[in-house]
Amino acid sequence: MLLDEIARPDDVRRQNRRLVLTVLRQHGLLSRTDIVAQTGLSPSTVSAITTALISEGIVTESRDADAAANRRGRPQVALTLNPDIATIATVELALNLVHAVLFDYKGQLIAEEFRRVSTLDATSDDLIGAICSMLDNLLESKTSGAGRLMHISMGVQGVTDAASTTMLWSPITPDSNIPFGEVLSERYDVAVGVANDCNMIAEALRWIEPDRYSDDFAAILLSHGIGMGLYLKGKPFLGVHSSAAEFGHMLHVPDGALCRCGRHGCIEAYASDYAIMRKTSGRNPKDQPAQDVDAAAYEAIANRARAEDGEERAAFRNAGQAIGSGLRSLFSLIDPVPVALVGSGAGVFDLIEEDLREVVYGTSGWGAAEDLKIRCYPDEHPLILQGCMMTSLLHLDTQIFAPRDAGDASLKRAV
Amino acid sequence: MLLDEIARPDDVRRQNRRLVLTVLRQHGLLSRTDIVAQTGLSPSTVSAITTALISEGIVTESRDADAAANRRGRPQVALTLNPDIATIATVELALNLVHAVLFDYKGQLIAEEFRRVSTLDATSDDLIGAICSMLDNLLESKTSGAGRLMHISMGVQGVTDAASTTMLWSPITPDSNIPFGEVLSERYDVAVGVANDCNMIAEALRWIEPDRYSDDFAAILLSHGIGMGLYLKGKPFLGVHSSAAEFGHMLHVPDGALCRCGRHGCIEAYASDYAIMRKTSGRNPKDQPAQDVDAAAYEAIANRARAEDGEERAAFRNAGQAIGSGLRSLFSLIDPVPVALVGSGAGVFDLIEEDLREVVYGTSGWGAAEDLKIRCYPDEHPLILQGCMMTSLLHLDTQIFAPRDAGDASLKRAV
DNA sequence: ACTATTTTTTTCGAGGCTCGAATTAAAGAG
DNA sequence: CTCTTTAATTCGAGCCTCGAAAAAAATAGT
Repeated sequence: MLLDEIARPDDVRRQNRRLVLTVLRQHGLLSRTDIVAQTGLSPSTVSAITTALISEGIVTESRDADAAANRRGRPQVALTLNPDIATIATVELALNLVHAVLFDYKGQLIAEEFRRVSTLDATSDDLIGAICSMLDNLLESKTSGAGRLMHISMGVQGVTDAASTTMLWSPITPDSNIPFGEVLSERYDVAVGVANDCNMIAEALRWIEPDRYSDDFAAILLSHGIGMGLYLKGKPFLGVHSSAAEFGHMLHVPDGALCRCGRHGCIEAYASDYAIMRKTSGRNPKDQPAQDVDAAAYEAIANRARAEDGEERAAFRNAGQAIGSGLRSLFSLIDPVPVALVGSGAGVFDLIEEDLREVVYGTSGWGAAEDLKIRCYPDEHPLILQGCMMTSLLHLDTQIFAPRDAGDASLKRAV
Repeated sequence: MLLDEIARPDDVRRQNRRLVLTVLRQHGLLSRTDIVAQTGLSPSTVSAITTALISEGIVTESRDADAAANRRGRPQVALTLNPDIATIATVELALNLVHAVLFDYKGQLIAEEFRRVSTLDATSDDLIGAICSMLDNLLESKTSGAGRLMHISMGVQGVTDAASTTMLWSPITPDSNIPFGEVLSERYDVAVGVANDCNMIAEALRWIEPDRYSDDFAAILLSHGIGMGLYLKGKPFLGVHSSAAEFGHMLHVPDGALCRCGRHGCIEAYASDYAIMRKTSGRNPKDQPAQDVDAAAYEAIANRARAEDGEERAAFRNAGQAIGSGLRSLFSLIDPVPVALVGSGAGVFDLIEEDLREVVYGTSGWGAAEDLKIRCYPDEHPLILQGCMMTSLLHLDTQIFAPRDAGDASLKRAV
């Protein structure tokens, strides 16, 4: 509820419905009494809300799993989200790879497809065509019992707009301003969200390790590019026009190494895989970097850096300094928060950690180096997938509540 | 209303009361019909809310100023905030200066006092003593007709905690962790907010130039230190633990010049007045900088920089680069926003502008230099004052609504 | 001077919502 | 087969907003 917005009596019901759905999604299986305890709502209200949700098919009574049997009084009847009320789709768009998955409303995988696409020379129509054909396949294979498609969540490696409809720019494909949101929304008649993959990673981490990543934390993706997903006060932090906190393009060295974005001195120009490759191949830091980096070659360089103190090790140390410099500035703005390092760069954390910490905390003052909480997740793909899924499901949870009378069938195209 | 919080029917009334008070504060004088138009509430609701507000003394009918007389039907009766329902106090704490002011609920000045205090060698008790004695004086001088003191807003040059009760650290005084909020709250039995002066400046700018500074903008204070007040999506951006976006302590040069905060390479260590003085006096960048800079000496250096291309001009160019480097990184995180430059540094903008713009936009790529909207406000004090005042008044507007039945008298100590 | 017109504001009933208290439902315990 | 215990629903009171109708307070016209 925004500060200068008008409130109506039924907004109250909407908010409380959302609350019930939220705890139901968090805990999976909950009796009405449990919901009362979790939410603080009165039993009467919970009763009213759950009967409505059940009659709309959003929630079902799951009497079978009566685990808590042998107790005295009337047994609780467990409620759960009805998996068959809706289907959602996720699409991950990465370098040379498209991954599309269908999930039910409880977040269980229905079907998936991987497809290799040469994204570097794919037009926007190629990409859209590939995505649509994959989604068509999946939707066709789906058994008829499942719910209808109600949301699509895309996680792309690139910059998206704040409205989450368009991919403004991406390193993995030449075209820019690709309106994935509009196209898919038109074709499948559902709401679509297009987000940066780092934001999806952050969303996933919240669900995987809620204790560590709750209200305030940062997920930094170190792979072909460098991005960041940031949560502040429990909400994703989005830019004003574009969607992402472009950590990789904070300034590290004025007029420094050439970045893929066309500017000079970005963190990414020192810490991404292409930056490492450029440096260790003895080329000029202002040379155009490679567009695609071979994972095996990168790993070989990392191993050489581990083996001996040569230019390879120096390159990784530079990367650590660049990331540390960015973190130091970031923490000046928002105070230190837990950091998750994700992607191939997380696999070489041993090579960058020391320099990174030294730059973040300098040699004196303001907090000790051990305050910096970092955890590494070398494989980003499962996180992106789960983040997309949760984004879609949460969208449904906070969208279905709206038309209390008309039931489930009404869905807005708006994202 | 937070996402996972329970909603009750009377929350609706609270929200709508707040809405009415907000438009009333924005427009000053409004009939009930005007309020209907401004808020979108129904006439019945506006009537209910306004009669309640009037009966509680928060709003009054101002029949005298019937400017819109000669019209056909029943004349509108203008409503306005009742200035006498409350008094608020502001305290600005700056280097060697304390400024305390009393305002009424409409924001009209009642009384004020300036006092010179040697803050650099004042203990926390000295500061608290000075502030309390000034407030006591002002409250005593106040005519008995005015309302009782209901909020105090402090704007301090220093870092405050996120709860706005404590000044964690400040360059202008040796003591740290001074609990101004608790002490004043205890002594005067009112809610107290302690905030960084930059946030107050930002708040003031929103009211002075709402067209330019609305949802997203940054106010950067360049004086003895460098701070920033940032608004994103219409809300002040606060850190997680401390209150401010510490723009001045973003990293400019790793292991660079010594900053007053004890670390090395902060933007402030290149762009603040003490940094300019240190540089132009030929001292080592890692020397401890001066604690207090004479305004006349600073101005003299600026004039020498304007006159000839020597080390003075170079110092200001370095400052421009440092600020530009910070802006470039900031804009990577949040997209470019309008910037207000405030304080003594804004008076020498001619000396730093060129380098600043060049660093922000590099020599190529991503947007042109003219996109960067900067306006200068050399005198920060009126802005800090107005910001404190508005902060207090808005606090009342969104606090008084709560106890709908008990009327005006109930006030919570919580900030 | 008096009625008609116009505009503002209030009043009143309908329809939501939450909540507490009482009631009904559905088990195990004795 | 009754008693006890716990879960869930029902019902009335008290909020809230809103639309329609009524009341209030002025000007315009004859």
